[in-house]
Amino acid sequence: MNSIAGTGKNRGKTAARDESTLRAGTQDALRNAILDGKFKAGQKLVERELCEFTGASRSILREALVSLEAKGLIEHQSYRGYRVARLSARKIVEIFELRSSLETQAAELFTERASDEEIATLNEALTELERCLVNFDLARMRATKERYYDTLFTGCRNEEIRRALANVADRIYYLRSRLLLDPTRREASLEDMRRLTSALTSRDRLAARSASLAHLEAARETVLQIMEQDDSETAFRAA
Amino acid sequence: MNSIAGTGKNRGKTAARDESTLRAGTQDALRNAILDGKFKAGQKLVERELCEFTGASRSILREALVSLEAKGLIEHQSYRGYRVARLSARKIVEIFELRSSLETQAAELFTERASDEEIATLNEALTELERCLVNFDLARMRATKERYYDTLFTGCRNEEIRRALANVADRIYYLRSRLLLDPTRREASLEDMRRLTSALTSRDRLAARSASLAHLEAARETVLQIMEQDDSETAFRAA
DNA sequence: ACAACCATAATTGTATACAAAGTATGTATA
DNA sequence: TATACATACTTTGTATACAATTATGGTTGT
Repeated sequence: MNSIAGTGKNRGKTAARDESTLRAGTQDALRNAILDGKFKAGQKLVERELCEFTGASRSILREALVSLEAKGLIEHQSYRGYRVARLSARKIVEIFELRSSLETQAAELFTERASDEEIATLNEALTELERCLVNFDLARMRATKERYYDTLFTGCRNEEIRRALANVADRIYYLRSRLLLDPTRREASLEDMRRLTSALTSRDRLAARSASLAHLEAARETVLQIMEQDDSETAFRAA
Repeated sequence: MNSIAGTGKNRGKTAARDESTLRAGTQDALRNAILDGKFKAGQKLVERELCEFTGASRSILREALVSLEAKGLIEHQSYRGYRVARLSARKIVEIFELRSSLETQAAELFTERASDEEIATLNEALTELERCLVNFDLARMRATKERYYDTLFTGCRNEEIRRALANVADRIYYLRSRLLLDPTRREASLEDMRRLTSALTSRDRLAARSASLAHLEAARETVLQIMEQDDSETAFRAA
């Protein structure tokens, strides 16, 4: 149970990514716990408990918390501590608006700047996605999708856009698994990505833009539907 | 010289904005020091010296540094500490690409969501800007410009976009004063803003988009010219 | 029963000392 | 000149103490 991020003695060896500093490792451990739903949305994060959980001292833990707050993953109130950030429907709309803006831009830039190798990687990832769909390998599907987008955002040669997108991506991460549960949506999403990939491969800027946009709008609609469902079941909302 | 953010005893009284926590105050003091050029780009930031400068303890200082790093204002290397982030020409292009994407989006959303009061505020700010231009009141011009953009980004009703833009805005802050030094650019910029304001006032989405885009492209060109000048004078570049 | 009130516990905010680990620098030696 | 080593300095991490604020739970008066 203890020493998730490694203690002073064996630090950096327990964590998945061999982070160079304990702070980075602690931060990563907390981030993973949140993304995996181990700490639920709205849950209060008590410093003492997190120290036990991560094995880090309070100073380091607090630094990690500050960083996660800056990324919008947790929220802070003076003398009332941190809680896991909650996603309102409104927030989701905002995030999708930001994504619409930046991802389409990224797609456009990709058509002009990506290397042929990157385009090849994109197509390989797509093929793997199709295999995953047939085999119902959802875990691998998610990993592959990440590889796909990672290539896309690298190929657009803009670290700032990549960074801004990474920040919001973390916050809607847990929704992805929900999206993949719907078989209809799964097939539709793949069709969207086929169109996008094809446009990117032929370096057709306008087509890439519209494909990216269509994909995002469909995803947004599905997410909002899921939210509505959840709200009618367990009724907590933070408008 | 000491106690920029206030010490334990008189905290919150020295700082300009009465920040609720010492950390927020310290962070603000450091941010201002960087934006005002007190700490130059690339300069190494030694913890001990910053403690003396801000009057904060190391715990607080380090938390502030973590937060500033997350905002991209400073950079960190393991066991080598923090330095003020450097802006390469490449980075500036990236930032302007991001702004092009998000600010045009914000302008579009503004036309659909802003209140009439916000539109009025925009027009007031514009009028004040014209007065400033005549009176050569550059300090006030900058403040007014901030009010203008603040209203714009509030009116688009998207905190995520606002936040992403705020992050990059800090990093190119010091370039603004440079921009305002060129009288030709000053007049051209104001003309751009007149067009934008007019489009926003009539809630013409497409016109707002193109006006916003034109403004940004002009600004980018000027910034890059300034960068080139600087490079030929004091030659340090971090491609 | 219920509301206001107070004492106490729990939690967060701040400060500081110290140890461990890595980096940078300078010097001696081959 | 170049390499190895010693040294000082910086960063990183821990432990601890105490202050400030909030949360909790019980008591009292009505």
